[in-house]
Amino acid sequence: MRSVPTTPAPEPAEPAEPAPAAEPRVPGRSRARGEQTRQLILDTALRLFRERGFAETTMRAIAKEAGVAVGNAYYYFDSKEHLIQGFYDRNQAAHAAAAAPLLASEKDFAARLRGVLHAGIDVNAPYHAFAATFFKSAAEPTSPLSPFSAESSPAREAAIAIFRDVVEGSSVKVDPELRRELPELLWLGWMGVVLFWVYDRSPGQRRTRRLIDGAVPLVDRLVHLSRLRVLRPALRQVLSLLELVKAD
Amino acid sequence: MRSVPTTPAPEPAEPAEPAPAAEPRVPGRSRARGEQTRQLILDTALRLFRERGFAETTMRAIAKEAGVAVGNAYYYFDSKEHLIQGFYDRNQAAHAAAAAPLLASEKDFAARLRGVLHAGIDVNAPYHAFAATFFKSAAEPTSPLSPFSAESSPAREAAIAIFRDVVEGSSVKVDPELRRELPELLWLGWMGVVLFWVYDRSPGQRRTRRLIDGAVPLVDRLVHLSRLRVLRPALRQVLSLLELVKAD
DNA sequence: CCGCCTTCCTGAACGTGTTCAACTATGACG
DNA sequence: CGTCATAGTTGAACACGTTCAGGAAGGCGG
Repeated sequence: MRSVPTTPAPEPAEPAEPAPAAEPRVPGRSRARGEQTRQLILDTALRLFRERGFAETTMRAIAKEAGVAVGNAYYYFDSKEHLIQGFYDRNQAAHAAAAAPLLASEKDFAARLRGVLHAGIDVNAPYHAFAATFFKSAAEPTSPLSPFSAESSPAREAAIAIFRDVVEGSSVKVDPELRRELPELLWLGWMGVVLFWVYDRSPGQRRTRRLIDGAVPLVDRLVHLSRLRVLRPALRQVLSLLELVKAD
Repeated sequence: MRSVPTTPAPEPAEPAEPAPAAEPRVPGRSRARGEQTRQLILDTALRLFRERGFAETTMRAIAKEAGVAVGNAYYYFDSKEHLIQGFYDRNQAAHAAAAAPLLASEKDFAARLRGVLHAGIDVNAPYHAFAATFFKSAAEPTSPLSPFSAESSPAREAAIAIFRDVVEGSSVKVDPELRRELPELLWLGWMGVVLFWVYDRSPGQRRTRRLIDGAVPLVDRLVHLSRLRVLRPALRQVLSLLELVKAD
């Protein structure tokens, strides 16, 4: 033990930390005492998921490895599946970061799209085995992990923003009405690629790479064709169907 | 009594059953003694799934309701999720049956497709709440319940057969190469509709109905456009991408 | 120093899906 | 009828995710 036990030390008793810096220090919720524990649990969980797989990692193992009680994990995370949301957010940020350099330099639409898609697969590649299992959770419509859920809304918006950048930062000429819908459509296509990737059991997931390389020129061609007069009605039909289906 | 007890009776000794009729009677696996139990368990399970939901129905409840031990259910079904395969098969057959009358009379491609899609939703409608949960299982790529798995291959082939009928029984004129691939493509589209339906929380799943009504004319138009010269290269591109992606 | 509140943390206990060694029924063979 | 193998059946036991009543920690007002 250190210092006097009889008097309340006037200093906040910060032992030897390198200054907590810009911590807002909310009255009710004081400093990030537990935030550290939260991160510890999350880090441990994601590491074990990667090492052993999702189903094979028990909550007891996570708690033991992190040096806390099993109930403590449930103080910070509602369920085992909620631990995945952390993975989700991290990879979303990593995807944006990985795509940034290309989006800053390249101007060609197809090249931008292709780069973003491959970057997304690159970022997720280490987690392919794990993703297949966790996808099970994300697929349930009622789950907060669903990419369409309200809880995922921030992550979804961030993802769509990448594709908005793909479109708006490019020199491509598109039908203006399509241009407005394109980012969301591309994101939906990206979800399809992810779905394919999750199911892709080929070595190194090369089928997914092929799919991207084959689909991008196709999308590029279709986007260019969108200004063709013969296809006007068909395009209108597609767009109005989108509206119809999104409503309610 | 009749005949000598010391000699093996020449007749096979069939007590008092009302003639088992055309039962093949395989040597190793004799009559369907346990097949009855199997059906009892499956019926009970599906009923409880419908009444209470999938997650809320415990294996113990199924066993108790069926009047058997819990272990007995596992003698016939590898897991709780495997009970779903039964649901899967039954609805597949119901879909084919529901679509049959229309496919026998209607000749117009769009009408045939539309009818088949709506029939599929009709058949599955009573199970919408339950399907959302069970979809979680089907989504896992490694699961035998996945529509792409080897175990689901018979059901998948049967489903594709419906769409082959849609194409071949219609008077539509299509690019011959596309015509060959069309059934599988339509099945894939149907999987997409099901995916949408599972996520559809609108009252009566009317958004799914709208999607079908909107998408069918679109597909019809695209199929007709497939013979247009300007679109030949694009079509070739789509088809070769399909080949590329299906390989390995 | 003393209560007192909130945040943080604990581990036993509950209900679940699943397994398994043991038991019973059934029919085939001599 | 006796014997034996196989199909069918049992329920206790296991490991898991999750819950919960309660305890510790750390500040805050007196």
